Amino acid sequence: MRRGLLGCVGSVVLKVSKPRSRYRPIRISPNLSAIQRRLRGKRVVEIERLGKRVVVRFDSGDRLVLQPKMAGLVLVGQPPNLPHSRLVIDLDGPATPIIYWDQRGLGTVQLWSPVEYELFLASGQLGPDALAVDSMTFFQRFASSHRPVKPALLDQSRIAGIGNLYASEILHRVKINPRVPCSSLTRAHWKRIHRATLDVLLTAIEYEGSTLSDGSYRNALDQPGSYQNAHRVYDREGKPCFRCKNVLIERIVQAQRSTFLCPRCQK
DNA sequence: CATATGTCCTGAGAGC
DNA sequence: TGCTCTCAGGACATAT
Repeated sequence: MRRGLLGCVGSVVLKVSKPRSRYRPIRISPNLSAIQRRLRGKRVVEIERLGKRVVVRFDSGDRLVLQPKMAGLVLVGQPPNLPHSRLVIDLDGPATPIIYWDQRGLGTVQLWSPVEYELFLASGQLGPDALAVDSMTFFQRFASSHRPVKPALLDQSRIAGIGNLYASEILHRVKINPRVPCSSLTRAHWKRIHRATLDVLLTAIEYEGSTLSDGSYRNALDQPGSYQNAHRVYDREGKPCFRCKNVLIERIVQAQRSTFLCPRCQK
């Protein structure tokens, strides 16, 4: 998503609008007119990422923070009146408009002042980014937890950026059972989990994400990603494990979320 | 404090 | 066809 917005850097906001929609409105703060007042005429100076949020920074110092959650997308240069378009930002450059689109409406859009941004960083709601820390940090931030390792990997306040499908993929790569408590894993295990996290996330980013069978995720140009073709366990229930040929991948539920694993190599 | 659970939404697919 | 049920790349508030 961040990469898809890079072409907007340097452009100036002409107009911010909210398409009318038959769906329940998403959470936007402050209200639309305040956002319009603060963004109109401002220049995009940087596109940032904060865990799973995408952040558009303006020359005013304000940041537009998009949190797409399960079914939100950032589109650039697409028709603005698609069903589920939630916010449209017209810019004066070639990469326009920016559209925040959200099928389920679970996502949020916020405009943060520099102070609000600093307060958020200081709040500890978000741990350090998975791609920005070493394996010792993984060890230090997970090993004391008694939770099963897979749900723990999703806890953004420990390490930010690991999502549900990637947690299953990471644990399969390192042959660790998703049910084992974090506290039962050694420093060496956390080294391997850290390594696998980098491998999985960086490759998934390169492949522009995973577009599941429902066509969910799309990039800024509304094109599907291809990391789903590299999944070894996620969404592969009943299919053979690539490592243990005639063993079938299982689906279990942990903390009300699907986990996929090979019952043999992740014993 | 840490961990568990319910909830917010819409839509697709399976099963009857 | 149409109904009901379950599930979905997430993270909050609230309960224990």
